[in-house]
Amino acid sequence: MPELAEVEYFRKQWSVGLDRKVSQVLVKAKSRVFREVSPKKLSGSLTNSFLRESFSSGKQMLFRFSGGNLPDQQFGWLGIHLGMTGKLFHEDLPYAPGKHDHLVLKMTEDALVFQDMRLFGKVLFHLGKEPPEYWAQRPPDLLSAEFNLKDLEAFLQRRAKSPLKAVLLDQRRFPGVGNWMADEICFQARILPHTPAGKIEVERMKQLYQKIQYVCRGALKYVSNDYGDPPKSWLFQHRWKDGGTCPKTGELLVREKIGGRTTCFSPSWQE
DNA sequence: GGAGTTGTTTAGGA
DNA sequence: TTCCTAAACAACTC
Repeated sequence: MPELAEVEYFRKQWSVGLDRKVSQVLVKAKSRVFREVSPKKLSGSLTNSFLRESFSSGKQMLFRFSGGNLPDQQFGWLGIHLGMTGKLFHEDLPYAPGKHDHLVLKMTEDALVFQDMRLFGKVLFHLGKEPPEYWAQRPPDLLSAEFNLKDLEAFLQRRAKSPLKAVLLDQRRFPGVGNWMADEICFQARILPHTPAGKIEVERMKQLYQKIQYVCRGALKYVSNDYGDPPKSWLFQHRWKDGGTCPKTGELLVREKIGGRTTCFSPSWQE
C-alpha cells in the first residue's frame, strides 16, 4: 500500500546499493511499467554506472546514477512510481527475477528489484545534469514550511463542492496522501469525510492543517523504517474490514464509497 | 465465479 | 469553460 511513508520505506530498501556499481540491468522490456520510457536506453545508460543518491517526494521516488556508460558531467535519473502494488526490495545474489519483477539492478553483492503485480506502477528515465522537469515542478512536501494554512484554505475553496476525502487524495496539493492516510486525517481532525471542502470553518481548518502534519509525521515514524503499523489509537488498525470499532468511542465504524474509494469513518466521533 | 483492492489518467457529463 | 464522477488499466485474494 504505497503512500507517503511506505514509499519512503521502499526507497530505503535500495540504499544497500549506494556507491555500488550496477553490473547488469535486467528489464522485462514489454512490461507496461515502461510505457513512458525506452527500456533499452535505460538499461544501456545505467549499466556500469554507480547509484549515488535517492529521493522520495509524495509517492514519487528518484534515484541518481553517475559514471560508467553515462556521459561525463551527466547523471542518469531513474524515477519510480509504485502504483497500487509496486515494491522495491533487495536480495542477495544470485537472484532469479520472478514473474512480476520488471526491473532488476544487479549490484556488486545485491540485486535491487522493482516488482509490481498489477502494473499500475511506472518507470521514468532522464539523462542530464539536473533532475527532470516533473521533479522540479512537484508540489511542496506536506511537512515543509511551504505547505501553509493559507494555501490549504485556498485550495479547499477552489474545490468547495467536493467531499474533503476526495480533495485530500489530490496529489497536486497533498502529495503522498493515499486512501488510508486521507481517512486517518479526517478521523484525527474529527471531520466527516463527506463534508464539502468549502464548508469547513476556520477553527476546524486549523485542526485539519495540524492533523495533516500529525498524520504524515506519525506515518513516517511508524511505517517508514520497518513497515510497522501505527498505534491502536489510530483508525488505521481498525479500518480494513467490516465490523471494526472506533478506538475513541467503541462504536461500529462505517465503511462506504466516497470519491470512488472505500472510506472508513466513525460517525459520532467525526460529526 | 463475483466482488473488491493501497493509484492515476482519461472520457464524458453536468 | 470548469469541475466532477465513473471507467479503465491488471492481477491477484477472499
